[in-house]
Amino acid sequence: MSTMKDVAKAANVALSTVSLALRNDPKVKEVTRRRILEVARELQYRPNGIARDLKTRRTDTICILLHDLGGPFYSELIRGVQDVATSRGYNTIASGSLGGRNGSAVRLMSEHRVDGVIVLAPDVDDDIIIQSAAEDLPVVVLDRDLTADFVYSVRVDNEQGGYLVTRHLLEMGHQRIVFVSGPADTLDAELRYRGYLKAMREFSAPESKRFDYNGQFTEQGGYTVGKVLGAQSELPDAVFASNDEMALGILRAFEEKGIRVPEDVALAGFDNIRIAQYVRPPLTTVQQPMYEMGAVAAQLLFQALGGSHVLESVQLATNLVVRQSSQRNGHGSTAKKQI
Amino acid sequence: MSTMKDVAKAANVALSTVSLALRNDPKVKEVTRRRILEVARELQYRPNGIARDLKTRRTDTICILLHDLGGPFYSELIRGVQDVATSRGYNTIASGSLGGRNGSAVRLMSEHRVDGVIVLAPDVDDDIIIQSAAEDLPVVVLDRDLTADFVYSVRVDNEQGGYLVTRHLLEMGHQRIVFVSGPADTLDAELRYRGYLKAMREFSAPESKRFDYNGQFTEQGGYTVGKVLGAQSELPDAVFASNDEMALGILRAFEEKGIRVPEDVALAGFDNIRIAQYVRPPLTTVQQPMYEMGAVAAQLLFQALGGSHVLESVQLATNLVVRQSSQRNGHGSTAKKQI
DNA sequence: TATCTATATTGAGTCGTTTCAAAGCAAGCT
DNA sequence: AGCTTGCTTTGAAACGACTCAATATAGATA
Repeated sequence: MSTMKDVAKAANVALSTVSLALRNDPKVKEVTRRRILEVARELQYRPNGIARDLKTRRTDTICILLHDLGGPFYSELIRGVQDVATSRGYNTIASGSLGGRNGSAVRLMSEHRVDGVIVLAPDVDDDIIIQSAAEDLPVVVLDRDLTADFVYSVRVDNEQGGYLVTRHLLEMGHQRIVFVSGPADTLDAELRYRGYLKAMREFSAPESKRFDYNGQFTEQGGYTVGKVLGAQSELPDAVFASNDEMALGILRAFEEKGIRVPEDVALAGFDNIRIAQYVRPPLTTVQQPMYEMGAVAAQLLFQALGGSHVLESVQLATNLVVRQSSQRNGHGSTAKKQI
Repeated sequence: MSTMKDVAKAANVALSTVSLALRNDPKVKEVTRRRILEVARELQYRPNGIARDLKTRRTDTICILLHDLGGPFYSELIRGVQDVATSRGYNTIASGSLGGRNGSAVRLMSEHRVDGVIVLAPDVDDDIIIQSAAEDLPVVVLDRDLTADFVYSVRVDNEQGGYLVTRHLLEMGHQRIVFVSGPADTLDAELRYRGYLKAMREFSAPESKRFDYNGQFTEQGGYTVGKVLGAQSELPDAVFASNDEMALGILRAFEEKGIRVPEDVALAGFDNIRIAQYVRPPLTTVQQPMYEMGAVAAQLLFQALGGSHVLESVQLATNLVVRQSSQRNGHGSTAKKQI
């Protein structure tokens, strides 16, 4: 692997001249530059980015830290981040958060391998984030309740979302609505529950019931819940699952049991994952502004990098997406918004 | 930001001692090490990974280059890569391929910021790959027909997959089967088509028809195709879409037109994306061994990194996944394999 | 001719680590 | 006292680029 030194030697110029020439500095005479470039090509010279990063003390790269690199849910979010980063001449890389204290997360965040980080990985400890964040490494956390120096947060108004869904179900004439929560301590689910309660109270709904399922926030978890609900003597009017994955599982369990949605029970989820529109019946849910979330996160990050004053936290609104699963009578949709 | 130098000064030892101590080298006396660690903690010392990488000439990181960081399809693949990489003590980062010659791709590949690359991004030019690959930067390409030094390839047997689906459709009694291809020059689709032809000939099927849709390989593209097919005077017995996304679109178009699947036309796709099992009717398709693909790719990469002899290319088999959309009579599934 | 300018080029230092030969040092032995 | 031996610690040289003050060159001006 040839270095600038090799090029310099071969071109009979000083190392520093090569450096200047390669970056098209006008101080270098045209003819010299051409010769240097020529030699560089011959020697198959490739700049060593690491050396550059070390010297310049910046990487022009931001990192988005995900729990699971493959999660389909993040697609739009990443696009939002990427678009903003690209427009600023930065690169975006993504990394999984697995590995705890000596995983990639720490490696990238605390070892200066990136200029900024956007964290969307519930499994990364607050500690690690607080410790890593610094003046030269701003961190934006998504969907997390955390305030610390150099940490900024972007959140979705989960409470509002929960409220929207519940109100919609109530307006559809459903009275007894069960809220299915996810794993015990998820803040998101808790907020969605609060929104649910608010709507229930507002409409003086007869009873509000919460179904705590302390397993996974997944389709499988939802399936278990659906089984239990379906086995009870009396079905509620509607079920509001705290995320779409669970709603999917519930739907499957109901289907197996011959319970019709929405004729026998209405069903709604949260997140508006892509499958929600393909499943039968299509699922009423709440759309999170994923792209916007990513874009806003990236913007905060760059403001912080630029040293300007940055909002500590931003909260984004959600959108109700009405589909068939929540209809009263089961036919047609009187969708407010179809996505 | 404090450095080793600062720590050394504060702890009254040489720089090199700090270096050794921090890496738990047994050469350093226990008491000294403890003191150094203590000081390091007080000064909030964080190692600078970039400096380390420069000196050690390795990053212990591999990169997986995707066209679109958010593509849901890659989930399992990435997991496969990650599992292998982690077990070898390597980190995995992902990057989007946008930006062409001065995008992240080049940055990471050619500037030594990673030790190896796995490329699953059709939009990255062969040139760039060939130029970047080197003894110290092996590259594994997925689903791409490319041979060059230090480039290894992992492919899925698309022809076999196409053959499996078509044979299945034929066995189900369907005779006139239309193959819907994607964008003109996609090698994958071409191979799937070859498999289709092979099966058609083998069964002496009356006619083989190819529907070339030169738009996108997407749901929207499929929808257009479905519209056209549905408008024709006579429907074929079955439609084999070269990927699931298109199949989804076709299904939607058929549904709008009142064409029943599979009663009026059978339908099959390719890829087994997650939605395929949720859509109605559930879609018969071909499962690509994504996890395995990722794992194999990573293994090749590490063999190359280890300097051992490496297979130039590996081809993996596919699995037929039979669901309702291809059934003859429309009820129940006599699934060979249900996933 | 001597002096000044503007333009090109250079050399040495720096970024924060790792590495390794060499030096210190205390204890054990002749 | 002198000499090994084994354990600790050290200093200096990398790694490959960027930076900047200083020098060299040539042309212009006095």
